Amino acid sequence: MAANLTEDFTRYDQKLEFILRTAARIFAEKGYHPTSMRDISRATGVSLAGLYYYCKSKDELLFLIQDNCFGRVLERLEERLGETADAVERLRLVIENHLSFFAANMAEMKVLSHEADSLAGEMHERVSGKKQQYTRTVRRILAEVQAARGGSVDLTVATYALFGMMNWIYNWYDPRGPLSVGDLVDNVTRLFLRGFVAGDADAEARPSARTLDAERPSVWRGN
Amino acid sequence: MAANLTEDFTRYDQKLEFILRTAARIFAEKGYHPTSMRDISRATGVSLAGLYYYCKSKDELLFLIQDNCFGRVLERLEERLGETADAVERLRLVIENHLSFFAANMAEMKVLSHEADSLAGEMHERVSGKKQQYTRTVRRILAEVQAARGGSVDLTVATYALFGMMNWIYNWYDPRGPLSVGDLVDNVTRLFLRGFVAGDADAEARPSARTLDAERPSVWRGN
DNA sequence: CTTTCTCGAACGAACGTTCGAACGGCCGCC
DNA sequence: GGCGGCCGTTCGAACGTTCGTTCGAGAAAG
Repeated sequence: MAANLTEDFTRYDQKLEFILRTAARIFAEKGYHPTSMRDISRATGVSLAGLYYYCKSKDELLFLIQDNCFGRVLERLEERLGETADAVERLRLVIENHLSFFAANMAEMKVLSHEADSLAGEMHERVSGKKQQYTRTVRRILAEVQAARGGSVDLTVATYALFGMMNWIYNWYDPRGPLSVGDLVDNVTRLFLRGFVAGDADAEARPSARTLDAERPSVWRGN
Repeated sequence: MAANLTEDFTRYDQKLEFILRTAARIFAEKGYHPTSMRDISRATGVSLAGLYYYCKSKDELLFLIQDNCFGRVLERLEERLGETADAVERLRLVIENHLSFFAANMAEMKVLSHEADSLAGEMHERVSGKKQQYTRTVRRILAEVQAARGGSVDLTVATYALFGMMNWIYNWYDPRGPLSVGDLVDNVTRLFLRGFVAGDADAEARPSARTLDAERPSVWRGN
């Protein structure tokens, strides 16, 4: 019954988490709607009826995946944002947090991005609420950057352009490919930051909070 | 029978186009898979069986929408790219073409972006082929820009970041809202171009094709 | 023995698709 | 001019399948 604890002890919780992880993988592979409960049953080894001991409905399965995933992104972000007050540095943290989490949880994040409108009613409201909170946070940080460094790009366009860049990666990026997560973060940060601020030579600065400027090949990785 | 003419004369072609437009709208609203042929029947006023006089299957309906839409984007782009040989100007044309077409055909373009993997087999290949062609074209232009102006952003990241920015707009942009298409294009162009090229003052230039930016002094250093 | 967990079997609903009959305008033939 | 036949078009009704979900019996665990 201790559902929101980070560590699970009971078999129930472990099995539920396993079902959610598996379901997320299949939802990511073939989409939420084309996936049947029988698909999930087959992939998990749990009988069709047995699934309903762990969730009330297929909708709730999607909700649990999205809500839990979004919650972790937000939690990690708030935590890291406490580290610094510098606007540009905070923006870097946003990008680093989002992309490294995305790369480390590709299936869940694809489901979160691609199936945003597949829920309805109260479940949709809950996830939408978290999304709005996230969007507002990022927008506020962008405003701070603009206040500190100037910039002529519309705030709304910039915010959604950033989300577009970041959320599109499930369409092409392979975390196991030649491009490391660090390089990805580095490039996106440079691309966006330099385009967003007024005009600034130091926009080429290194991405990480505490890395020196040496040309380091991507070693580091979040999470 | 004259299927690939731009102008339709027969009743058949007009009605097929009407069905495709309506289907695209509903696919965009509630997604391809959750939409039933009965939904399309209801929205068009054509009986359920009647729809199958105009298409072989629901899949083909989606294919016709995507293929036709993509074809028009590509056609318009190739046409416009003939206007100039300047790399930066060509990049501007790409962005202008993509976004203005997107804004003018929101439903079709959302279906094209969001339902990219909803087709299989040969139909999927056909659309995928056009997408690859489009991607390669844009990537080549970006490489030209980089060759002319410099820039330190990875070409693959830049290409997909640009597509991410542009294709994400169906998640937030309302063509009838306060932000005009021109402003949108203007902002995205500025944001991306300034972030992508090494460092360049004229990145604030006007969006339209023919601007008189002979050569502005390159004030900001690159790298 | 009680509680927690599991599943085969079945339910009604909705799905994509098909079939054969009917419609309406247009042609040539009486 | 009237008429039978043809062809492009339309649709009500139904087919077989798959869907999400439920139920009650039984196994496992404590």
